[in-house]
Amino acid sequence: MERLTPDDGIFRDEDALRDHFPDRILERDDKLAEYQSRFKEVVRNKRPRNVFVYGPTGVGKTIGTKAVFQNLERSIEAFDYEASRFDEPSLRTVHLECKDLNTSYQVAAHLLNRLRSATNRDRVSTTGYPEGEIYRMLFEELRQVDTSHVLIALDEIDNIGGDDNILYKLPRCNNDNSAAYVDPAATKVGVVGITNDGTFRESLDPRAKSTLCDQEIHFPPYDAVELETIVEDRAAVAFHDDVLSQDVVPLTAALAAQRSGYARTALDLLYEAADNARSADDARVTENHVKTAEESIQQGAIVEEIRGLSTHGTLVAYAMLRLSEGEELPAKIDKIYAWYKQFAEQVDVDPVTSRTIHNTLNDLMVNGTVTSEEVNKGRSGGRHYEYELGCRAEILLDGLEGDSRIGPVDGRL
DNA sequence: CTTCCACAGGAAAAGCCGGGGT
DNA sequence: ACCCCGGCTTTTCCTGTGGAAG
Repeated sequence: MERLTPDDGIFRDEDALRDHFPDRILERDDKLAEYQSRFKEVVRNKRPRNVFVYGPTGVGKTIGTKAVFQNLERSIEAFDYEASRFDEPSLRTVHLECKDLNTSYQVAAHLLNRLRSATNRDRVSTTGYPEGEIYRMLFEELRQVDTSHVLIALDEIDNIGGDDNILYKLPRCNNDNSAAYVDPAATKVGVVGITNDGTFRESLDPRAKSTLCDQEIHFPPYDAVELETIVEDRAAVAFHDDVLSQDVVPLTAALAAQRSGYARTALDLLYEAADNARSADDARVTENHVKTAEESIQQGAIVEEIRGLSTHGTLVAYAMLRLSEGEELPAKIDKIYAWYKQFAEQVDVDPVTSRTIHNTLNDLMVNGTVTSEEVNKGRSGGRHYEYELGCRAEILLDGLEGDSRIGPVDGRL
């Protein structure tokens, strides 16, 4: 076996494509300006409003929040309050990841510890207290914080299962009719809720919703032009000079924008393409590398999707595969359904109705596993779809391989 | 221009869990 | 142990659709 060496003609620092760049956020100036403006009360030493931030992963919600908080602190530092009619606020910010905190209780306990860590006072155990006691300690701590303002960002709040207690109590603790009242004269509290689950807001308890979602900021996916700037920026660090062909970055950005609009998608794609180029000992990364990488990523997605399919979905996929082998595609749904039904009976599964299979086929079309074409033969045939395999049969086979559910199937109509 | 094919896909009802509460 | 509720899937029902045939 050949020895590995650290020499690399392509990458200067591939980590630039894999890690976050915490210090840099591009193409979000307008969004961040809008975001920051929601906190203008803070620099005026007034009560902050609560903000609800939503948008898919990897579009800058988390670093954007950190940047906004940081800039608020700087804004306060830079402003000459002595010469103004405003009192100078002081700001404490906490960014809490709720990813592994599954209950309101856990969130409250971790929040309490984060607040205490600055003053190095005793941390509390994150288990064992009565729930009410944890809240009592938390709000007591908030009252005693030595800054005029506390801004709390709860990241990935959709992970807080169970009850919405903390999401109800915390955002309204400055309201004097709140059970857990924190006098704004002592501490003004603002809560930022961050989530990538678009439906989360609707699932909130209406009381929590109205206070937490007082102000909303939506982070949309990046478009191709924005992605190009981001990829360009990272590529300058990640690669040696002149390694990327002219159109590699624009193509990467365009494909990623089409697929998801996430920065992560674009960077992964470029990494994959460049890694392939390196493995093939090519001196430069070309558009072809990008295209090949995109294709293999999409095929991987199809294989993954098929592996994750329900029993019925698997049987439909299998039916499509067999129809394709028999050169019977494209086929109408009736035919696919007939095959599906036969296989289902063979493996002793109750077949679902054709309406459901109709939906299943639509699901398979999202990833391009199958495609369809509208056919209209008027009075002699009507209007319907003809379904065709959207990927090579081997890919389907790959996804179905080893699936015990279709092991015993051996049908032919 | 009207009719009519044959299915697409929306809407609502029905069925089916899983998790709490009692 | 039992039941009830909410959320999700499946079934049932039915209207809408575009172009060829008449």
